[in-house]
Amino acid sequence: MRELEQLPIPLLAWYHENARVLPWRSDPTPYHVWVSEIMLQQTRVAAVMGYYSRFMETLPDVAALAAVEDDVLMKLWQGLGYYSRARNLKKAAGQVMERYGGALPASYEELLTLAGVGEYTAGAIASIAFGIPVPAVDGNVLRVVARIAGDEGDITLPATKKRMGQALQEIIPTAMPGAFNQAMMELGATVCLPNGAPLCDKCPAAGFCAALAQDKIDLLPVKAPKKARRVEERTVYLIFHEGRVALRRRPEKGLLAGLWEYPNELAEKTDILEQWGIIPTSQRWGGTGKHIFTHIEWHMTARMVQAAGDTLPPGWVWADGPALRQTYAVPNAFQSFVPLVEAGLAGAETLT
DNA sequence: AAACCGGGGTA
DNA sequence: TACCCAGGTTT
Repeated sequence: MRELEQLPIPLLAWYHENARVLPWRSDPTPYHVWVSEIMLQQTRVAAVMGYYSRFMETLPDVAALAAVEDDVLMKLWQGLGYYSRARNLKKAAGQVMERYGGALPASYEELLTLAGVGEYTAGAIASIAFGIPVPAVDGNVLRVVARIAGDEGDITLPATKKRMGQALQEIIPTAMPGAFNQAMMELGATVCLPNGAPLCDKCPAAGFCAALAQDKIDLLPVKAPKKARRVEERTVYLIFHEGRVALRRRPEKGLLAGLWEYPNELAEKTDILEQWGIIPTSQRWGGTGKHIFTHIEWHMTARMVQAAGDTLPPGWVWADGPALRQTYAVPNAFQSFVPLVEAGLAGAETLT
């Protein structure tokens, strides 16, 4: 990957002129960098902005994070996705309190031992917050390296990732590794765009980019195709009683772990209300909703139910409007049913 | 190595 | 639609 040797100086010059102003860059303490990097995993900068600011207002330091109530934490994370990130963040905060007295370790290897911190995140924190010269190889960086070096290796393979990481380790400027890593990602996010739509005329590497020279921009990076999603037809039960709606907590492991949801089942299941011990005084079909996860697609149909009594299965709760907004973290998968819920909370007489 | 884990922006 | 995003953990 000879081309990479020419990269650092023009890249850093470009970054100096084009770095975006981001909340976590104004005061890059280890805690700020850590939290922002976890939020940014598989998540765009624009989506993280609001969450980051709110998070720091509520949990300004490691000690606060380690002590936060789970429900408060999940409410702060509601809608951001990949909720295990939040749970690992709190778990790691406990590890930092116990092992290091509340201060993140200035060591790539030690950062790597924290919950939710993998090779990329350890490299990002080490370089940005502590000035340690290690690469931070994310999806942007893999794309940039693949194109500049003209590397046709499958970037989904660990071997390719390792090779590119080693190449970066050899050229990373020891004086400013954090700026270099952020510049690589910034270039990938704003110029060396995916889907064959890069802005090569604005790229500081255009003069020595192998993919550009060989007209292979639209062929790189090479990436193995992903598996198809499966579709699930589900019935979502919006169960009301005296101005409140029924919620249940999802299992602690798996999809949307620990979040709250409107009770739902595969559409093929029948007599489910009976199994739950809920006696309807009235019910009707409501609207439909669709939600696409990475590997599953939910096709949902709402069932509006007025319950005769307030008895619910163990672990379920009745939530009024304020509790729904302030207390219970409900994933965006159910967002399309909010209007139906609002209507149900306001007046159940419409259910007949 | 492959599967699992959200949600949204963009072409 | 399909792709991809400042990836990590589990199997």
